[in-house]
Amino acid sequence: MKISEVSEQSGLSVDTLRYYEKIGLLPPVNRTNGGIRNYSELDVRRVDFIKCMRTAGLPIDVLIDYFALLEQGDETIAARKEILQEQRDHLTARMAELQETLDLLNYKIEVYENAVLKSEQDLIDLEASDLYDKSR
Amino acid sequence: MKISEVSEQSGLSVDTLRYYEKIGLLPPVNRTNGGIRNYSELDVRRVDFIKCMRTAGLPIDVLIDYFALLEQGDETIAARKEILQEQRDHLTARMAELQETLDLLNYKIEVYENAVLKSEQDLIDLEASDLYDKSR
DNA sequence: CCTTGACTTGGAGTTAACTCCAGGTGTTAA
DNA sequence: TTAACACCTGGAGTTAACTCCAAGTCAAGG
Repeated sequence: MKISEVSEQSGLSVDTLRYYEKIGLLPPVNRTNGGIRNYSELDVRRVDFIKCMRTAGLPIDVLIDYFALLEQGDETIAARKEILQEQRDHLTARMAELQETLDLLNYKIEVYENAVLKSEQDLIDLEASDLYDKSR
Repeated sequence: MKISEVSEQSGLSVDTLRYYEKIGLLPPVNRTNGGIRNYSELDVRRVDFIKCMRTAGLPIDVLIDYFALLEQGDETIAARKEILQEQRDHLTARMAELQETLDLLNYKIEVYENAVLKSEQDLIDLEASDLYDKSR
C-alpha cells in the first residue's frame, strides 16, 4: 500500500506519516526497489491505532514507549497494560472536564435563549405600543 | 485581589494571567497607585470562565471574539449564542471521539487482563508439572 | 523517450499557548 | 531604612506536533 493510500484511508497527511516514521512512532516501512514505501497490513493497522489514540490526545512519546515494549515481547505485557490503564484514567478525567464545560455552555446557551425570547417579546410589546400610539 | 491570589484561586499561573491581558483576552485590569494589578470581582469571574473554557480546549481567539461581542451589548446576543452553540457542538463531537478511544483502550486492557490471567495459569500449570516431575 | 505526477530526503518554518528572563519598582515587616 | 519579597515590563525561548520546501528520483501513459 502506497503512502497516499494509507494517508487517504487513515486521515493522516502524507507528511505526518513520514514524520511518524522519522521519529520512530512507526517502524521503518518496507520499500520497493525504487525506494518507495510499501505499507504492510500490519503497518496500516498500527497507523489506525495511532490515529485513534492521537485523536484523543495521547502524547506521541507515550505511544513510542508502548510500541517499544510491544517489540520486547510477552514479558512486557504488565507494563503495557499499565500504560493503557494510565491513559484510560487520564482520558476519563479529561472527559469529566469536558462534560463540566459542556454543562456550563448549555446553561449559558439556555440563558441566551431566554434572553432572545424576552427581546422578541419586547418587540411584540413594542409593536403593540406602536399600534396603540398609531391608533390614537 | 492581587494577581497571586487570582492565580491561586483559578489555577492559572501568574504569567498566564498577564499573558491573557496582554493579548486582550482579559480587559486591562485596574491598578493600584503603585501600578499593581487589582482584580475586581468581575475580572475574577471572567478568569474562572476562561479557565473552564480553556480546560476544555476552546481556542483563545474564539473567546476573544466572544468577549468582544459581549462588550457591544444586547444587539450581539444572537451572535454570542451562535458562538457558544458552535463550541458546544464541537465539544460534543470531541467527547464522542474520546469515548471511541476510551472504548478501544478498555478493550485492549481487557485483552491484556486475559493475557495476564492466562500466563498466571501457565505458571500454575508449570508448578503443577514441576510437582508432578518432583513426585516421580 | 519523454512528460507528468507521485514519491524521496533533510531540514527549515509554523502554530498555539504558554513560560521564562533580566532588570527594574512597589510593599511590608523588623 | 533596609532586607526580602512580590510585583512590573518587553521580549525572548519553549513545547508538541506537525507542515512545508527545494531539489531530486521513480513510475506509468502516450
